[in-house]
Amino acid sequence: MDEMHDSIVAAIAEHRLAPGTRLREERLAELFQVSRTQVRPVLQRLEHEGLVERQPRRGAVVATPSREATAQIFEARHLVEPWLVKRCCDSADRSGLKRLERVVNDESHARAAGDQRAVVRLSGDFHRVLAELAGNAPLSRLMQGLTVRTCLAIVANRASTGSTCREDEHQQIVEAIAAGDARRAMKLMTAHLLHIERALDEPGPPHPDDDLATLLPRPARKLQAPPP
Amino acid sequence: MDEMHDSIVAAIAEHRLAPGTRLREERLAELFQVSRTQVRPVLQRLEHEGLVERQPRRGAVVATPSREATAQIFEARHLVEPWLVKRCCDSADRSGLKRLERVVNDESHARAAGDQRAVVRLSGDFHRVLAELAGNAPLSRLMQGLTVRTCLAIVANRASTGSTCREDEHQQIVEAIAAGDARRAMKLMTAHLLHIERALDEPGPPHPDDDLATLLPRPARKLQAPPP
DNA sequence: GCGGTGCATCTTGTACACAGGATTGGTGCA
DNA sequence: TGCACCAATCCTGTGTACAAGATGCACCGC
Repeated sequence: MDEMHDSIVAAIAEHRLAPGTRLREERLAELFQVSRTQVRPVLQRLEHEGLVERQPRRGAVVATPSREATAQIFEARHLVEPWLVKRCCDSADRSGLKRLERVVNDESHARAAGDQRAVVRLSGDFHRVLAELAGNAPLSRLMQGLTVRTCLAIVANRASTGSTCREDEHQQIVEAIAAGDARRAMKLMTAHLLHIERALDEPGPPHPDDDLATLLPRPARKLQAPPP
Repeated sequence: MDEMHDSIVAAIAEHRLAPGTRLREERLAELFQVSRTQVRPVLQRLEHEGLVERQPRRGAVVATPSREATAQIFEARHLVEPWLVKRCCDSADRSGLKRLERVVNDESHARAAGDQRAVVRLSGDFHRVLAELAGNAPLSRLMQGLTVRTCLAIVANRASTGSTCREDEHQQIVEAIAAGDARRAMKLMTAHLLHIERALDEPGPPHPDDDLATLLPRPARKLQAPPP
């Protein structure tokens, strides 16, 4: 059931599924019109990817990266991503660059249109496509997990999504890659990661719907979109 | 069933389970005295770790890393492991160093005793402990997979295990870490990886039991030790 | 003798039912 | 009024049974 997996990952990447949300097997089963049997491997996979946490007899919840875990995620990204852009500079083909440019373009349009969900998803896609283009499967897999977990860390830290993704940094990185300027591309990537990380440390302004209903303990949010 | 997982991983790390070996669910179930239900998540996890390959309706076999995959594994290790030793240099505590030294010692003893299985297992343990000491969970996880897959690559390439692990390289790396000499430790690690990788390209001398029976297609090897 | 087809067997995929632990709500007692 | 205990319910863990696909073998035709 790859469809279910991708659907849940996308929901996390778009900040629709918040950290701490319970994922009940039967609920997922009926949502995706399958039996519980098919749900369990998906949850196991998500657990392995660090996206959900499971406790025996207590079910699965969307992971809430601790401060420590978040630091480690960024530590790993600081090591891997500059290397990825360097690889892309060395071996980027036309079609790969085109893919990157399209993602950056879409992101820019989404930003202009105010579609925040698309922005965060495409922002992550940028890093995932980059990892794919570098042509190293183990590192690409690692990055797939790290980027989505970064989304969780952002939400868990209540950072304003606006402040976490600067307008044109992705654009600049793509340009550096296209120019074959590895040094500059790596520097830009390192700076970009630092900006994201720093934004995490300074929680953004309270969100518009930041009221008691969201702050107080309450029954776990359902998978469906919350009522308007 | 962590026990089953660790047992299979250990068997792969010690070159007891060869690439291509079929892992039938029912067989594993009876070996570990559990039902198939418990076997399936373990196989799924092993698949996710890149240690077994599964095809729909065709079951699981121990993975056989392709030349391409092997290159990517080493590429990733070349990026990550020097960073790991650097981290260890910066933040190594007494107990961590002790752990490393014990592994190296055990490895040396096993080598002296001619216990090849223990040598390859401990040789891998060295890298895994190193990754753990660096204190980064995502990278440690990655290395856990990469080291065991390296074992598979060695067997798949029929490299002589003797030539893949030089006597005292681990020892020297530990000494450099103990001395806090990050530069030297990183250099040693890079050289060490190059040596392993190079040994892979030059297949070792034919193994003693390297006869038709092992070379020709035949029924998949059973999990139990082959009859003497 | 060789190749192809059909059958038997084996193995995985899936559903379902039941058991056991966890949580929640209610009730009774201090 | 507050706390503790108990019961009902919910949810996950696990085994088992059945279905469906793949493999291997044998038989038949050319």
